[in-house]
Amino acid sequence: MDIPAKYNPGQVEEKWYAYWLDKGFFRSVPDGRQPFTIVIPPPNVTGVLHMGHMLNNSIQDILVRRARMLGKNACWVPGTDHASIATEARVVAKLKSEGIEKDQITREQFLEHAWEWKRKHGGIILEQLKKLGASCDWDRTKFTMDEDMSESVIRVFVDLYNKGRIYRAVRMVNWDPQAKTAVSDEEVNYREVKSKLYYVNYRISGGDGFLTVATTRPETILGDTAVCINPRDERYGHLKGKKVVVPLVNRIVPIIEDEYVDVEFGTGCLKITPAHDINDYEIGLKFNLPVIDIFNDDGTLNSKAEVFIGTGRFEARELVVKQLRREGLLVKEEEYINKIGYSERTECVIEPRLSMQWFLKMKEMAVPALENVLNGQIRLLPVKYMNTYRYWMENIRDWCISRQLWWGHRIPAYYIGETQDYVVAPDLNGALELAKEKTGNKNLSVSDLRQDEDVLDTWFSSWLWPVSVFDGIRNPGNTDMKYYYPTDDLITAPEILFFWVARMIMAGYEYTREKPFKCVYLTGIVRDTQRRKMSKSLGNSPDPLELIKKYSADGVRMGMMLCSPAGNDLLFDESLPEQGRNFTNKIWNAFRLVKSWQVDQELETPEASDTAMRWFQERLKQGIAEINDNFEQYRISEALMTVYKLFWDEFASWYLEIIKPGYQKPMDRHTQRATIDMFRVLLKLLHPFLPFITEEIWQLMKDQPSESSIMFERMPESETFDRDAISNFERAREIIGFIRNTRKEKQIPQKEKLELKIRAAGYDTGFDAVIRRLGNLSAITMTTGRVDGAVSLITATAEYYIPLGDLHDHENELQKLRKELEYNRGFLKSVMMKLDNKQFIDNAPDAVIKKEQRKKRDTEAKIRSLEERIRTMGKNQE
RNA sequence: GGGCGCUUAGCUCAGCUGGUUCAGAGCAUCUGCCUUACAAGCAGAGGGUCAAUGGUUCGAAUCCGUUAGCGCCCA
Repeated sequence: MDIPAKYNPGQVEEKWYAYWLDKGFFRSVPDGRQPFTIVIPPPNVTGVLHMGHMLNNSIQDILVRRARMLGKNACWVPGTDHASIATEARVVAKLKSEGIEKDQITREQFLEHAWEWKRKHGGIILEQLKKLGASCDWDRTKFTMDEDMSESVIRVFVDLYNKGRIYRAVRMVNWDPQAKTAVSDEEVNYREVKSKLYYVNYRISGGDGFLTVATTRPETILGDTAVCINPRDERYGHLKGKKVVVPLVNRIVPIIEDEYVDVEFGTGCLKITPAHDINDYEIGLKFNLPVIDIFNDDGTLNSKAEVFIGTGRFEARELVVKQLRREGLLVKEEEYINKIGYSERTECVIEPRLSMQWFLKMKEMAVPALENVLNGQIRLLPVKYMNTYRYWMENIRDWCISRQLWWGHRIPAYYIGETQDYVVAPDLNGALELAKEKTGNKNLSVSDLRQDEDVLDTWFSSWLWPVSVFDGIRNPGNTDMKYYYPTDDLITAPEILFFWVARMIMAGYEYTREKPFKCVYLTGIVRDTQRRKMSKSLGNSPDPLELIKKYSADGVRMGMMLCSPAGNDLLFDESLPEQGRNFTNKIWNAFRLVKSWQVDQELETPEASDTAMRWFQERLKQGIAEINDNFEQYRISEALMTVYKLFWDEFASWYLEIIKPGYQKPMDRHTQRATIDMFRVLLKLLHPFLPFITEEIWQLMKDQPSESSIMFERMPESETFDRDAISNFERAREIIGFIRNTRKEKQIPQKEKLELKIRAAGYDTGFDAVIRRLGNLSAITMTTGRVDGAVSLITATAEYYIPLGDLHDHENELQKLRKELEYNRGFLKSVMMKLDNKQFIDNAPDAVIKKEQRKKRDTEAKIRSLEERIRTMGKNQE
């Protein structure tokens, strides 16, 4: 078989993914094995794969594949969420491009378009995940608006309503005037913006003089219903109890006093607009002020504003300022930097606004959700997030669950006739029964009922995700629920710890009396090398599919994992997947080497190979133990680094170099077998990270064709290993390093054979064959006398010499030895300082003292050898 | 303004309950090599007052106090 020198992943990856799918290898059904379950954080159905998904899903796939290889029944449930605001915005935009306005069509027509859009574009992101190698059970793919999923959401709403947890209330909400809906606090991004602070004069009613108020939003003057001063502020003492005239609209409003006002800020005098500022609203409640809402849904002024009716907020601001200036009421303008909220979905400036919304009481549900994280029932990784989590949960506020949109789960509340009186039921018929009961009017019909126009917040469906994907809301205790739930790990971004993770925990305990998952692994955020978040508008996000094309899925997966310890931001640049690709190429070439060997059945195993095998077997065990330990602590990138070094540095650079036969020479049967076995173990360790190349090589290595996959092989388990075998090999490495350095320094080509002389008592010859091979030595000989014309390596237990003949530089060698001696004397001094210190001897643990004593002995021995060597070299000179 | 966290090599990070020659890893850099598995490579090398400062201790990157800078959450 002809195997190319460069690994070509394109075809390989496509081939094996198709094979896995075809064989149904990702499918999971309950059986006698231990389950391992992950539910995917459902990506937004409008979305395409971005770097965050790549990271997140790489981690999930690594955990799932590893679990599968640990013999567990691994189930990774994929799916998408319906993303009310984002999807609706997309569909509205699409319709607009076709000349259709949303308000010209009915809700039903709009939803038809939306579903059509979903059918067409909704699966893109899941298809992209397949390119990454995601081993999801695709038969279980869910969408938050699937019929069963929707039914679960509605049931939960009705249930919570019946429990008295859901209520309607007027609240100040974050209004997105573009999407024309309320958004949650978490969906508002605050950014510092240069704006202006306007100083405006309000005439004092029934008298002379003015009161100057500072505001960043002069247009809201039209909704002012008071002016507020601090009662301790002496400047305004004379104004207590008076009234002022609101500019432009000439409304007469009271001057009120409240500690809330910051005396230092602006003029120390605050205008109060209860309808358009959350703090003003609170003050309004306290002082019983009227509320004048001057805006329409879309942020234009309504008739209550009295002037500039119909103009937008920002235009109105300019008009108001102009008018104030004209009337001489504008005292001055100052540059001012303040924080302004923007909608995460539409990037539109958020307008605080009073509106009637549906709320869910959170206090009760927060109790078990907090308790079970604090007591470790649910692990949060990294643990630093526990603080944040606790803070949130202890200060939790009710959740505004209604959204003024069409795409989503419509709130199952039905108003009776033209009243605001309503009933809540899963469907219209149920509602009718309740309505009849409630009103006592047996003649009511479905036409007397109007369903609430709003839909539920998307999170109100995704908070059920780990339960509802197994149909646990509608059929509690069904087979899947019993088997897969609670799920094992949840992998997600810290940004949504509160509005998704915390809520899933609440829903989990509410509806299953159980945690939804055992461990939450919070990934970092993918940023560019300048620490900027990757975003479309910045254009700093690479296209993941292009990356895969360029560096292979394996390479990209590895690149994502390489430097992303949990919770730390990942500064992405293309050198990472490149490193991943280089590694796959290394694996490929190691395979090519092993594959190329011709086996000679008669050949005996060379001593060097035998030694190397015994060493690497132990080294492999050590690596396995480290990797397993890393996984237990969810140190996934460290596990990868461990296997990376194990393969590259230990296996390829050392082991293979020792055992590989000379050019076109055959290999003995035993070494070849053992090497392939060890290679296979390495492939298994690598498979969760690099599923494609490991499968390819695994299959190419098979003796006989069979319909299997490396993904079902058992992951090697930790076992005890021989530490001495490993540390002895380190000594051999040290000697080889000495030989290589000597060659380099003296420019002696590798092909030229050298001789090694050793002076030592009780020298272990176990690695001589290896040293001879890698050092290209003609001989290793023991000596008791002095060696002339040689460079030396002097250790505590032995002296190594390489005779150099003419190449030997006597002075240079002597200088090196003196330097070495000096260093060791200094080192001995520092050790002696400890050992001579009575308090150290009295206080330090025995083990530490013993170590210091050992250091002393070793260093003394080394110093003796060095001194002797220097002395004899000196004589030689004479 | 309040709370939490971070600061270790040029970059990204390990370093658990103080004690192995403890100052590490990967990448990057530099030097020498196209040595028939691999230049997507091989063999080597350099690089850090562990943010600053004071303390506890026989002993501090590690524990405590203060300061500075940065980040996150909340107001």
